[in-house]
Amino acid sequence: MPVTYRAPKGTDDVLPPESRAWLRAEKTFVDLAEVFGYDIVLTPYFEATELFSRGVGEATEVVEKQMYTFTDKGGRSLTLRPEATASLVRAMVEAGGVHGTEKIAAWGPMFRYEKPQRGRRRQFYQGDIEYFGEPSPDADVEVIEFGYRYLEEMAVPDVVVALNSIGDVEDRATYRDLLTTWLMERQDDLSDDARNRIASNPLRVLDSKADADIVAEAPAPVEHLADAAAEHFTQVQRGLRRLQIPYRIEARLVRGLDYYNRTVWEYLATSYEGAQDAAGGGGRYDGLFELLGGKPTPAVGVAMGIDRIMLMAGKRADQPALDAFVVIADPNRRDAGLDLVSELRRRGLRTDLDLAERSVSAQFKAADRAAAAWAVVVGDEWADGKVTARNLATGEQETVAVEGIEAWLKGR
RNA sequence: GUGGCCGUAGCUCAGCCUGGUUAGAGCGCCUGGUUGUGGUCCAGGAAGUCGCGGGUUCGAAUCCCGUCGGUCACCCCA
Repeated sequence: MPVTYRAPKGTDDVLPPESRAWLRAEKTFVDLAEVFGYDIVLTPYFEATELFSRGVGEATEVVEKQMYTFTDKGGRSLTLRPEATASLVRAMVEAGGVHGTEKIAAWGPMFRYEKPQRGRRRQFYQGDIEYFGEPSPDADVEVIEFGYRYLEEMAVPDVVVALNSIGDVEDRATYRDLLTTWLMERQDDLSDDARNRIASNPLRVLDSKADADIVAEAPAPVEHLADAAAEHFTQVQRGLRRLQIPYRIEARLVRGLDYYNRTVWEYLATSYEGAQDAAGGGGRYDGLFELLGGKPTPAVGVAMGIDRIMLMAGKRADQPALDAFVVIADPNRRDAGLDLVSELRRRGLRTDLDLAERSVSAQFKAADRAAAAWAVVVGDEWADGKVTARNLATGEQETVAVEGIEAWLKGR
């Protein structure tokens, strides 16, 4: 059959058995968030376009060319969310703002119009946690630790935290002038992209790979922190050392979203062979609430890239998918078999059967393929109120009473 | 958005350079050997507009162009 319809470019269907691993990834994330004291929040998958253009920043790559923007029938400009933080902050502001502290988690798809490749999809999944209302560097440490623990639980090997501080907004103005001057003096040697960015967003020139040689000599934000930001950064590092979370200072790390200040970081999977080695990233964004119309609220958060983590994670053996597979040996006892399946399911046993009225041999084969623990044969012995239960792993089998079969199976 | 490579059965691929009778393999799937017993083995079988469209040619999976999709790198990011 020729394929008429395909999943849109850069999107994936997640089919069994991989879907089981994805479900596990989500459960692991939500459970860990609860362990850390974060509550799940659900927000829309689309928002007013302006939320992102203002929140994320007009001059960012995301806003300039990666947004899925459309006009609805009411004439509103809406955008499929390219990231979660702006929505989460908006939701909190809309709900009346943060009183004291608020710790929330979110999970779901994000959308960015990019050229797809391995580990970079147009619809991709993130798990986020956000710590609102807490200026302490220990909040940064907690959020960094959360992401690190999640990667541990997901069995992503060789993770290191790439860490930097880009200072506060006020300090950054001074640094920005310094950097702009420095870049202007060398603009003839810079790539076109970098040169164009000097005026709009000079910090982003820092992580340009094309200009890596030149930029390596540039003044780094971390060398020009004001006292408060410098002390904050010192405390973050102290906390990470205390928790023995491996990190390294990455002086050129600036991140692509404009709302960050002070601490920024990414989780790099150093043994992963692929261009997309960042499994997650985060930062502090003390100015975003105000920018989006709320009262000033310190905040720090992280986004974990689930698609990449699934690529990086060690594969785990799948558990048996079924407890019982009912084999109907005598077509005249089909109703009895169907009733037994229903009864076992109501008792909570994962149970299935082959409805195609095939040979017993074929049904056993199906039971085996379904990775069932037991095959339960409904045949002549049904007349005596019995079924034959065969352990598909050991090959041992026994004819037992139908009455109480659920308990019998569970007891094995 | 830029460049390289790729696109043949459900899956992994061979065939393509050097166009030519019914397009192959392994795995998987179905049936039988086993009219009530799977996982091993044996036999048989089903399944392919050779991504799509156009061109060259007597003839195209094979050559050319376009297009869609994948992939790798860049850009950038999760």
